[in-house]
Amino acid sequence: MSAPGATNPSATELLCVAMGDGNELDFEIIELLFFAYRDFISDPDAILETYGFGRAHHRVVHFVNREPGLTVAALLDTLKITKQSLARVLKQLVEGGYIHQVAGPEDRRQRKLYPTRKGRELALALARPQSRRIANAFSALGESDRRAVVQFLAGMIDKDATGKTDSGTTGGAAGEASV
Amino acid sequence: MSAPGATNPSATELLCVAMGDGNELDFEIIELLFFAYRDFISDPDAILETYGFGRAHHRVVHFVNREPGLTVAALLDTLKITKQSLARVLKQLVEGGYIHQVAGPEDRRQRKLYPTRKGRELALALARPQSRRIANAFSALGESDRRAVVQFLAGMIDKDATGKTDSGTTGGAAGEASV
DNA sequence: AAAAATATGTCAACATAACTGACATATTCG
DNA sequence: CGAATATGTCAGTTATGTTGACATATTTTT
Repeated sequence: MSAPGATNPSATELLCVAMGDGNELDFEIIELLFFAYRDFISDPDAILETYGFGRAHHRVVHFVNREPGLTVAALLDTLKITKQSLARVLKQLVEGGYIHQVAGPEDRRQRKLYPTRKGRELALALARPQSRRIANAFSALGESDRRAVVQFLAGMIDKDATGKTDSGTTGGAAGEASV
Repeated sequence: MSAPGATNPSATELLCVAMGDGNELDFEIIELLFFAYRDFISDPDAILETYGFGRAHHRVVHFVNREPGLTVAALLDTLKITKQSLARVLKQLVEGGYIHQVAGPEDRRQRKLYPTRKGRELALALARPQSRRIANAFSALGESDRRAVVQFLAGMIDKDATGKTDSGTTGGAAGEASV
């Protein structure tokens, strides 16, 4: 284990005071968001595991159910991932009978995505515990406080409409989030 | 492209109505949390990329700075990941001179983690844009509304102390404390 | 009608960050 | 001493993201 008891070079300047003392930065909210989100996605994660699915499937099934007839391009734009990333999970969901693809009526190049009954049920099953958690967190709050929460969350979201969809070959940044 | 125009079996029952219509589930907050969190972490992500680091490094450097002297076990419990997962990023942070390990004064098996000046600066640089985003979202809210947001986020967090720490072979004792 | 652009799909290779399992080592405790 | 604990590490797997290159169907433009 290479005895790091000796690894304290008195010249290296170790900081022993907690970050946040005398600082203006909002560490409280930063950490609350981290823990809240972590637990928020833990509910559907447990359900997904029984299906052999992951968070990526959750996001796809969620948005397709929220907006049936969504095109692949629109979904890519919402999720901000590459089509290659989407392809893998979408294929599984289509083959598993959760989602169907239908050629666009106007533009037949498009693939419009629709949930099946089974897909709708999965999406609802995943949303239920999350909704329950939200209701629980809301239970102590009044109507005006709840509106404040909505306003706050909306204010945290980037407004710039830098849709990125896909580009030529592909396109991408970096990300992983989760619903 | 295997013309899926014919893949609409009229017996498969596709749902064309958006999930959420006439439903009690709180889809608005579910989606706000998704987008808010995604954008919230996009800020530090961009900075981390210039260091060749990822989100895992962010979390480690953050909590070590927030609680200097944290032991490895405590950090694992906070992050709820395995020691093998932590090992990789912690090693890079130690070798890069962002974090130092010091044998515990009482229990010399422990490795207490301290940020260096460099590590503190990284943590602050990562927290800054997040704090700015929060301040921006808060700017329209009054003191009582801000308290409501804190209360809401806290209410979203699991209170049960079912830590999971490790599993491998080692210290996976039964009962653990929590954050 | 031919050419270009668009929407989608797909193959291949790779990176990150999580996981499990097994084992090593130092230290503390009974 | 021997068991438990705290940490580290090797090896292999999985999930999800990435880039690059190319194929195919369809629509739009010239």
